[in-house]
Amino acid sequence: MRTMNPVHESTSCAVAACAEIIGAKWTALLVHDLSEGPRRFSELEHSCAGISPRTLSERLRALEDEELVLRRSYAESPPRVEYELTEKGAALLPIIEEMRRFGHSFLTD
Amino acid sequence: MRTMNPVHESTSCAVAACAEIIGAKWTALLVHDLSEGPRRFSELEHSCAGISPRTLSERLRALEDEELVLRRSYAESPPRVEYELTEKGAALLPIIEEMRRFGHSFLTD
DNA sequence: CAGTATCCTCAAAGATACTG
DNA sequence: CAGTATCTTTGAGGATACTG
Repeated sequence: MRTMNPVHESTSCAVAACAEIIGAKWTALLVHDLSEGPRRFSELEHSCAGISPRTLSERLRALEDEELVLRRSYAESPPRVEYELTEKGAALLPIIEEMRRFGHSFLTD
Repeated sequence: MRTMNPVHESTSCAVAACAEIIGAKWTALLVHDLSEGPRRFSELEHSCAGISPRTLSERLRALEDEELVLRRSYAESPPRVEYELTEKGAALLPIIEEMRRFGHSFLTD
């Protein structure tokens, strides 16, 4: 019988925790977009074709709360806000890259 | 202005396609479990503590339909069924591994 | 531009009971 | 054991209109 050891337990936790973050709709795409540099709200709105402002806002705030994304606001007129990945957030990129790799071969096979 | 070129377009598609698969609840965990070898329905039910049989069944069938998991049924009594990753499914493992890595440091920081 | 405020829908997933 | 059948719920996310 396979016993449930602590190592396996924490491994599952780690995978589950990450899944909760990356699993939310649009998040992987968003992180991928931000990997190319700082982006404005409207730019993200366009690259994630179909996302509603409500959802985009919510997703960005969640990433901000988790300190994966930094919101930079400039006091200009018209207002300019830019979002960028933090170092912590950039740690997600190897996952995105593997997802891209998998997705590509999944779609082309 | 950043133009939307075909390369970026297909890249987004690839990430999105993968996100759709791996983003479903329990799926990442399931694939992770199956990476350790063939597993029976009841084993998966236990390692994914909290999953309902309805959901587990649905998730396995989806993975089967995508040819990421193979269902092997043995004509015994009591009936025995085992699920295992296909080669195509094993291609998801680098993602899971990166997720585990990220999740671990995310949780311990 | 960068969001918020509201309202609404629908599908994902849980709970539970049952069966070949 | 390995599921299916039902029923129900919740909340994620869409649509739209509005604002500092």
